[in-house]
Amino acid sequence: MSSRTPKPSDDEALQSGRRRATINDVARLAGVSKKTVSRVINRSPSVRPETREKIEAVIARYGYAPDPQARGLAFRRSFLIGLIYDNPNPQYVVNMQLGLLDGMKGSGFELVVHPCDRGSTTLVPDIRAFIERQKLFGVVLTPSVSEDEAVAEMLREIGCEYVRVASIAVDAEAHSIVTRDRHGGLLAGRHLAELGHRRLGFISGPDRFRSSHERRGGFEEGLKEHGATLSADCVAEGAYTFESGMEAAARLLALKDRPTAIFAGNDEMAAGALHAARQAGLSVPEDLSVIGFDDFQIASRVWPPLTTIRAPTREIGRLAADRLLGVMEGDKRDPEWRMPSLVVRGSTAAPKG
Amino acid sequence: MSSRTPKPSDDEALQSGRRRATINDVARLAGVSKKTVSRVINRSPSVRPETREKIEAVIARYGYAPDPQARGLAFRRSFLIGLIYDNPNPQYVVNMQLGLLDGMKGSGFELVVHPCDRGSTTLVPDIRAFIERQKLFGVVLTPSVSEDEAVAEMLREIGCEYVRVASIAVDAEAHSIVTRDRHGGLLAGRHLAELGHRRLGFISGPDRFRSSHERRGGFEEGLKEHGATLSADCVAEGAYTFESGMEAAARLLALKDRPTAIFAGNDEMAAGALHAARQAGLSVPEDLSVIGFDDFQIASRVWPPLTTIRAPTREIGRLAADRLLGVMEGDKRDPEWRMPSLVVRGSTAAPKG
DNA sequence: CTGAAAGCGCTTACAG
DNA sequence: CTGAAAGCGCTTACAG
Repeated sequence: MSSRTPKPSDDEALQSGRRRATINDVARLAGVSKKTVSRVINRSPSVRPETREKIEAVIARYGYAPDPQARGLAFRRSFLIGLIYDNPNPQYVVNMQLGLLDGMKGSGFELVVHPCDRGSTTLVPDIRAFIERQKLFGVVLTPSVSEDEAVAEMLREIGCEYVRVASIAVDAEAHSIVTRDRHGGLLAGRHLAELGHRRLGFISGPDRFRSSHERRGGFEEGLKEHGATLSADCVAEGAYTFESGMEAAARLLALKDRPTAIFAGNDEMAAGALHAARQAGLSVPEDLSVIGFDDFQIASRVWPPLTTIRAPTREIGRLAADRLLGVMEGDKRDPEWRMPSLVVRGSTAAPKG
Repeated sequence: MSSRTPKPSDDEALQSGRRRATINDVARLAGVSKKTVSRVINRSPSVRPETREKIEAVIARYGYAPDPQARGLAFRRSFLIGLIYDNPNPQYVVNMQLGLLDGMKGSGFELVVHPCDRGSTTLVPDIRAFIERQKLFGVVLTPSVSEDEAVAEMLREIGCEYVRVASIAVDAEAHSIVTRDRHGGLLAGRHLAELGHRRLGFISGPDRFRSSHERRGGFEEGLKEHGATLSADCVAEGAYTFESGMEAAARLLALKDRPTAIFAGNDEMAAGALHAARQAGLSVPEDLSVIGFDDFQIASRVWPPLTTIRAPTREIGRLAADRLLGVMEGDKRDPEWRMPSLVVRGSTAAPKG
C-alpha cells in the first residue's frame, strides 16, 4: 500500500537524501493526510493556517517537490508546454525559446520543442498526436503555423490551451500575442522617406506569412506620411532567405529606373540585398540604402551594418508563456517594450544628388 | 477499479475516437490480461506469436498508444531527454536540437531544452534538480558544460544516462561523441600553409572551451606539415563572439610584422576579423586571408564569404541521440560524415608578392 | 477544515 | 507463456 509505514531503512534513505520525499512522507511527518498535503501543494484556501505552516515546514525541511508525472497522471494533463514552429531561422527559434523559458521560470513547467512542416499533408494530425500523446498542458505557436486556422480549430476541439504569436490578432486576446509588424514596417517607411527617398523597393517575405503583408502595409503607410509611394514594379517576392533576398534585389536593381532604397522583409534578405548591390557595382549606403527587419545578429555582422527594425522576439516569447500560464491578467507595463523599433546603423543614408 | 467493465457509453466514446484507448481497453478487446499487453508494448520475447498478433491487431485498430506519463510513473523514469547547454550561439543550439530530434524520431521520446550558466555557483545542483524533478531518461551535454567534470560526476552519482559532446574523448565511449575539432584545425592550417602563408595569426576561443585548444593544436599541426609555425605573439584570445573577434583581429593587425592570414576559432570571430580588416584599410583576401570555423549561416552572409571549416553539428546531434537511445551499437557508416571539413569560399588566397 | 477510498494508466515482483 | 495483486505518487469525488 502506498500509505504503509516505511521500514526504518526507508527513513534513513530519506534523511540522507538518497531517497526523494513523497507526498506520503510529508503527510506522515506532518501528521496529516496526504489529501491535506495535496491541498497545500495546489494552494487550496481551505486549509487551516497552522496546518499549512506545519506542512510547509516539513516540505522545506525535506526539500519535497511533487512528482510532475504522478500529478500529471492524476490531473490527466502534463506539465509540459510545447513550442510548435516552422520558422526556419535559428535566431528566431532560440530567441523565442529563451523568452518562453523566461516566462516559465519557477513555474514547474518544462519546454518541449516541436518543429513542423506547414506544407505537410499530415500537419494537423501530427500536431494532435504530439499533444495527446504527451497530454501537453498547452502549446505556443509561432508564424507561419500560428496562422493556420485548421490547426487552431483542432486545438479548440481537443481542448488544448494555446497561444498564437502572429503579426495581427488572429484569435481572441486570450489566445494571441500580436507582434505589430505593421508598426515596424511603418517605421521603416518613415525612416527612408525622411531621408528623402522617393523611389523605393520592397522585398516581401513569402505569401503564406501574414507578416509579409503587414510589413509591406506599414511600409506604404510610412511612405505615404511623407508623400512617397511604393510602385508595383518595385515589389519583389522573396522567401525570407538570404538567397531569395539576393535574387529579388538583383531584379529590382536591374530596373531602368532603379530604387534608391530597399526595404527587405527581414535581415536575411537584406543581407542578400547587400550582396546583390555589390555585384551590381553599387555602394551601400551611397548608391543604395538597405533596411532590414528583425535585428538578429546578422544585422550587425554584415558590411555595412544594417539599419533595421528590431523585433523583440524574446520579450514576445515571455509574453506568450505568461499568457499561457495565466499570469498576464494584470499586465500594466508600458506596451512599448513589445513594439518593433527602429535601429539605425550604416546601411541607410540620404539619396545622392 | 481500473479493470472494471466499461459502461456502454465508454465504448461508444472509444469507437468514435472521443476517448483514447488504454491498456485495459486493449486487454479486454483482445481477451488477455493487461500484463500481456504490457509485454507486447515492451517487446518482451515471452509472448506467443498468435497472442502477440491478436493484441497488435487491436492496438492498430484503436490506434492505442501507451501513456508516457503512466509508463514513466511505473518505470520511475520519464520519456524525456534533456539538452543541457551553455553555448550561446543560436545556430549551434538549433542545429544540435534538429540533430537530436532526427535521432529521436519515432522513439516516443521528447526533447526538453535546458540552457544553463556554466559560471553559476549552483550549476550542479540546478542541473540535478532539473533531472530528478522530471526523472529524465537521459541528457545530452554540449560544450562547454559537457566538459565540466563536476557535472559528469553528479550524473554518474544519480545514475542518469548521459552523452557528452566534446572535441576530445572526455569520457568512456558510451558517454561521449567526439567532434574532432583538432582535425578541423589541421585542415585550416594546411589550407593556409598550402596557399603560401608563413606569417599566421590565430584568434582562440575562451580558455574554458576545450575546442579552443584543439582547434589551435590542429592548426599548428597543419602548418608544421608545410614548415610553417605559429608564433606566440600572433595568438590573441577571443571569446567566440563577434566583438571579441573584431578586437583580437585589430590587435593582430596592429603588429609591426602583421600576419598575412588569420584563423579565427569560429565564424562569429572571423566575421569580426573582417570588420577589423576593413577598419585597418586592408582588403580580404588580397591583403589578408581569413578562415573561420563552423560554417554556420553567417559564413556565407558576410563579404567576402568566409572560407571555413564545416562542423557537422546536426549530424553530431543525431549521433548523440542514437548513442543515448542505444541504437548505435552497430554503426558501420563511414566516419567521414561526422568529421569537420574544409569549405573554400572567398576569404582566403595566396599572400601578395 | 480534514480524511479514507478509489482511481489515473501503466509496470514490477510473484505465481503458476 | 500468462495473469492477479500490489504499487508508482499523485488527485478527484464523496463524506463528515
